[in-house]
Amino acid sequence: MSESIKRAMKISQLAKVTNVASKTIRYYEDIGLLPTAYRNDNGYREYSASDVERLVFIRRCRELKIPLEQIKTLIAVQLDQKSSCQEVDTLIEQQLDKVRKTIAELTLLEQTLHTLATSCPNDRVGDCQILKNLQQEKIS
Amino acid sequence: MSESIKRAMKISQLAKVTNVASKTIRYYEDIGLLPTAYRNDNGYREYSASDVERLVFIRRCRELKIPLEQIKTLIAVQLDQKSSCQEVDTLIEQQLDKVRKTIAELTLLEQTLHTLATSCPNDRVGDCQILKNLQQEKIS
DNA sequence: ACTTGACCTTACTGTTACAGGAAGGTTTAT
DNA sequence: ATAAACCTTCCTGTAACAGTAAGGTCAAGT
Repeated sequence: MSESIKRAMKISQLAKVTNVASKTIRYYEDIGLLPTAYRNDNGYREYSASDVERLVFIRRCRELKIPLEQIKTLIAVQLDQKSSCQEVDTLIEQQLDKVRKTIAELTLLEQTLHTLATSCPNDRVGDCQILKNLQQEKIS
Repeated sequence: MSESIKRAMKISQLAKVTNVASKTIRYYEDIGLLPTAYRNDNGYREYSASDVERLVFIRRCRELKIPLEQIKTLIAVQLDQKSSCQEVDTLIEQQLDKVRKTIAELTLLEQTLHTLATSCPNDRVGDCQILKNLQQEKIS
């Protein structure tokens, strides 16, 4: 009775231990990211330890901004013991590339916005250098 | 006759000179970012030089990732000659802040992904360190 | 006159990863 | 008995468009 091993828990329990909203858990089941949950007599979903593991895995992937579709792939690879983890490598590399590209883009953007933000010493809209700059094709 | 000043142009012309898709132009009109276009006899939209200016302004703002709702605000300020450009300043500053925060987040993400990407020397999924790491609450 | 191709129109669907809310059933505590 | 706190499904909304369908228009060529 004093055991902390939960053999079955309801959705809000799972939500709490994994830090994923109940709403999101149902959504993941809808799109097939989580297996169809077992239902008890009253129709409530019931979860076990393996669901916790799976969901923590998904949450970690989401923290890394890995799209749900790719998480599906990762789970499939994971379940297929005879597959190589080359696919996992590649996927993570691609994700890293994407993040780096986005950082590069945003860094340029930051420059432009900074230039823009410091370009207007005026007070009246008619003279606003920011607005004038935005009217040009490129910011000089 | 040899004047290059277009008094009227159709949507695909406007699209070409501003580098904004026709589809997008119609969408902007739908949501009230562009004024309701004048229609000629056959029901086609007709545009003039001021529409070009407006649309270039919007496109520049979008390049800076300013949300459409905020672009609406900028245009309103712009049209109200008695307003101060303080609001413009603030908006650009906020946008800059947002970009900087995103860069900071993505830089952390990059670190984590890099650590993860280089963590697995194995070939078989069963031993894959990446997958094991993703199963943990935090990556060590 | 007729057809072909390049335009134009509206309207509906799909994208991503959920969040909010309605309407109703169940369980638990007082 | 009743109220709080759960659970369920289903529908809508988000941001900023892109794709597609179904149909009208216009200019050029045969």
